[in-house]
Amino acid sequence: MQEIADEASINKAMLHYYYKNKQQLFQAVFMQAFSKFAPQVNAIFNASEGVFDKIRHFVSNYIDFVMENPDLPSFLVQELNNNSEFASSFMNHEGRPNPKPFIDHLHKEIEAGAIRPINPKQLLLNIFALSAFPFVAPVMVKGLLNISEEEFAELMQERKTLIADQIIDSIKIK
Amino acid sequence: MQEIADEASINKAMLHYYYKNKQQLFQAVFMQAFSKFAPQVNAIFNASEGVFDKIRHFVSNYIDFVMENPDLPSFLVQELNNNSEFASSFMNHEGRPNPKPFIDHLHKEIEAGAIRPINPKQLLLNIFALSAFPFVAPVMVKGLLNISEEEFAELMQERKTLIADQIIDSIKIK
DNA sequence: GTCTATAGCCAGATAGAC
DNA sequence: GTCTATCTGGCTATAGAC
Repeated sequence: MQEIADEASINKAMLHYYYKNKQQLFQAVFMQAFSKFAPQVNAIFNASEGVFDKIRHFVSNYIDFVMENPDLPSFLVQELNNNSEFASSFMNHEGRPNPKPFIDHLHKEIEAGAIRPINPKQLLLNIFALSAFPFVAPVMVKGLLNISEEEFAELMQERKTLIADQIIDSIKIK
Repeated sequence: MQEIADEASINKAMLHYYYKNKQQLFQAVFMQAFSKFAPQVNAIFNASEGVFDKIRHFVSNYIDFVMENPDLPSFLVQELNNNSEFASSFMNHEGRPNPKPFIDHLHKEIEAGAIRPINPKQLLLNIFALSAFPFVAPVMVKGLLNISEEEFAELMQERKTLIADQIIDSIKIK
C-alpha cells in the first residue's frame, strides 16, 4: 500500500479513503487488467473472417497488444493460479472470453472437409500457448535462450507471422 | 511459516531451528524444485538421437513429468518472474538448462538441408510453449476451455503425440 | 532436538484535525 | 478530500526451559 501510494504521490490514508481495504483495491486492479485482456481474446472468436484469417489476425494483434502491456499476462496468470475460487467468479463474468463460436466454426470447417480433423480445444490451446507463453514466463524464456530485452522484442516480431503460418499449416489440407 | 509447520506436524520454532530464516527455507524449496526441473529440460539438449526423436522424447517425457508434479512449472515461473535478479543467479548455476548443444545440432541439420531453415530459438520456444503453457497457466486454460480436471488430463495425454507431430511437421522438408 | 512464551517489527487500517 | 499520528494484528524470529 505504501509503494502504491508513493507511486501515486499520495499517502496510505488516501488509498483507504478511495478503496476501503487492500482487497478492494486489488480487485479494482485485477478487473481493469481482465477487462483489457478479455476483448483481445474474444476478437478471435467473434470475427466474421475465415479460420485462417482469424488465426493470423489474432496472433498478430495479441502480440502487438501484449508488447504494449508486457506485465498483463504474467499478472493475470499468477493471480488466477493463486485465487482459483475467486478466479472462477471472473471466468463466469459478463464479457468473459467465450470460445464457443470459434469452436463451432472449427467443427463446421472440419465437417466440410476444409481443414484437418483436429480437436478444436487442442488447436485453441496451441494458439494461446504459442502466442502467450513468452509473455507469461518472460524471465525463464530470456534466461534459457540467453537473450536480451532487444533480442526478445525482435523474436516476438518475427513470431507474428511464424506462429500463424505454423498453426495454419497444421490444419491445412495438403 | 505456520502453515508449513502444521503440514510438517512440527511448530514454527523447529522450522527456524533447521532453516535460520524464511528466506533460507524458501531457497531450499526453490533449489529442490529447480533441480528436479533442469535435468528434464537438459534431456532434450544432450541426447544423442536425431532431432525428430529428441523432440518426440522431450515432449512425451516432459508432459509425463509435470503431470506428476503439477505445481512445479507455475511455481518456478512465478518465482522467476518476481525475483528476476535472484533468478539470474540460478540461471548461471551449475547444472542449469543449457540449450547450446541442441541449437548447434539444429544449425548442423539446417546446413545439411535435413530440416527447414527455421530460427533455432523460435523452434525451442515453440517446443517449450506448447509443452509447458497448460501447466504454467492451468486455471486460465481450464476456465477458457471450460473443462474439468479429468478432461484436462486427457487433453494432455493426447498432446504428447499431437504436439510432437506438429513441431516435426513444421521443420520437415516436404 | 523440541517446545512455550514472547520480543520486535511492519503493514493495513482508522481517528480526527484541518 | 487530504493529511499526520496512531492503533492493531499478525508474522518472523529468538530466548530459554526441558
